[in-house]
Amino acid sequence: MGGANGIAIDLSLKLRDAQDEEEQENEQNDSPTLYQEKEGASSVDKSSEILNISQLCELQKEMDSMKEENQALRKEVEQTMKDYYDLQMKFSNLQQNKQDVNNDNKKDDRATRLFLSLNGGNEEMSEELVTKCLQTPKSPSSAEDYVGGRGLGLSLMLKSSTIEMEEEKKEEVDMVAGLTSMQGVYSNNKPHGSSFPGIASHHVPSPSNRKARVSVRARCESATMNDGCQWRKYGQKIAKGNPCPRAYYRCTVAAGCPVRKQVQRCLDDMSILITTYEGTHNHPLPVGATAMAATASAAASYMLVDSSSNYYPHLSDNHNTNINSNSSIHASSLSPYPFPSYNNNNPHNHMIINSSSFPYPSEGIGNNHNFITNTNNGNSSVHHDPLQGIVLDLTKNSSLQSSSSSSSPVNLSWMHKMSTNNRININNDTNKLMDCEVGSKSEENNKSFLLAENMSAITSDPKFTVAVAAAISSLINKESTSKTNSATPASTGGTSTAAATDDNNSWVVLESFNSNAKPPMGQSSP
DNA sequence: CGATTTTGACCCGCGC
DNA sequence: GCGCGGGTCAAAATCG
Repeated sequence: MGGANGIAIDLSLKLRDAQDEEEQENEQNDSPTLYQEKEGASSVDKSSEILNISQLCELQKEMDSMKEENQALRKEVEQTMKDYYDLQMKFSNLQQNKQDVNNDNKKDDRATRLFLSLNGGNEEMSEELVTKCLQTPKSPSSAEDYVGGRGLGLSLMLKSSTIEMEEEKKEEVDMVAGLTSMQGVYSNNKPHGSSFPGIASHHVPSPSNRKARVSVRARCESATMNDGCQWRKYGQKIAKGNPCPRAYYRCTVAAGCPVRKQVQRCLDDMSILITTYEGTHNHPLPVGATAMAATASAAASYMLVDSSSNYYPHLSDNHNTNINSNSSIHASSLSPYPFPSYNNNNPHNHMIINSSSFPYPSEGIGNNHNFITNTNNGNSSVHHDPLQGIVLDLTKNSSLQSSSSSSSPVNLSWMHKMSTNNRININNDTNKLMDCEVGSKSEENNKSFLLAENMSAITSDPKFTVAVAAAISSLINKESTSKTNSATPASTGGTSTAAATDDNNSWVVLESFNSNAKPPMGQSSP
């Protein structure tokens, strides 16, 4: 994964610069002039000597500050690398466990679970949440208590474990990813709801042949979102409960590609486009679809991996934790080539992205279910829908975008971590610069607002959503990619992403805006 | 003229 | 068994 590497490269350059300066300092110390001064050359007058000494002190201070910065950067790099390798190890363990389970008994009631957690709080809490979820799959109250009062953070966690599956007889791999806000009111009314809010323990009561889905919710003016793949529309229907027609597309990148997607406007908010992907690509993804996965996954991984530190515990108090965005991802679980989904032994893999605070029982596109857009709470962005698989929803608007007075600070440890060096720039295609600056300790309110605002800006950026999904899919398919010596083209551009996960029926497709696309469906269709 | 979209018909699963 | 609704097919229409 290039995220840590890339950052390491940047930092190494900086370190090198610092070292160079240090060497220059030493050279200056060894310079003839100074040497002469040390020798007490009588030819140098006192004024120049004082000047040199003052300069020396100045340089010495500068050097010290550089050293300190150097150390901070080194720590940052080390921590990043450590997190990266930890994640790698976790993922490796997961894969190993999965293989073991497959080899040992394919029919037992066990399931290896991969948790991709975009959840709040620190890593320790996240792991505990997962553990608690796995151990006590039916203790929602404890779970709610457990997450109560925590601030929002983002973390990406891979965790594997083998658990007894009480309700399902099929072996499956659940990928649980959640953008969880820790203070929202969880009211998952699903009969097989998660044991606790942050982690979805409910299993998709889907038929064995149902393919995993990933849905992306996005504010999009165009009829469809450009995800880099080619699609042909093969049908349109008026689904019950939503006057907006539902369009059916199939992938035409390669003949016989079974991947389908459904596109429908959200009933509650016509500006929201709900795209649901289903199936597995049988072909290499176009450059445009893989570019972002290749480039952004690293950054997203880095951004998401480490949330172990809670830098702003005070921010979580008495505040809702919102992720604010104009955009939304509606991911679907699916696993396209070049990631060898067909190699997986678990035909019923599906992904579960759950939100601890998604306040309403969400419903999928299909099967007479409609998504409910939570524009009031705005706490969660990702949840799992039993019928849709992953639902990444960043459409929530918050007061931040209309007014700063009632902004809800967020506890984004990862952002703060990124901001350790005061500034992180996230650059996108439009050269939009988002600076994550952290103010002084005495400006906590401003800091909170800045963080929330920055979070809003980041999550509003389609690149962010793409990057998140790309990171997830990239992590998921790392092993698969290496095994197949993936020919995923390394690309520099790309406005959208399609990335893959594993297994027969799992994949992740990422989408971003396409302002040049056709008019929105249901509004002014051609 | 080939590719794509439109749209009514058809198929199939599910619930009653 | 029947009706409903989601999903797909395929011929016609449209587009570039």
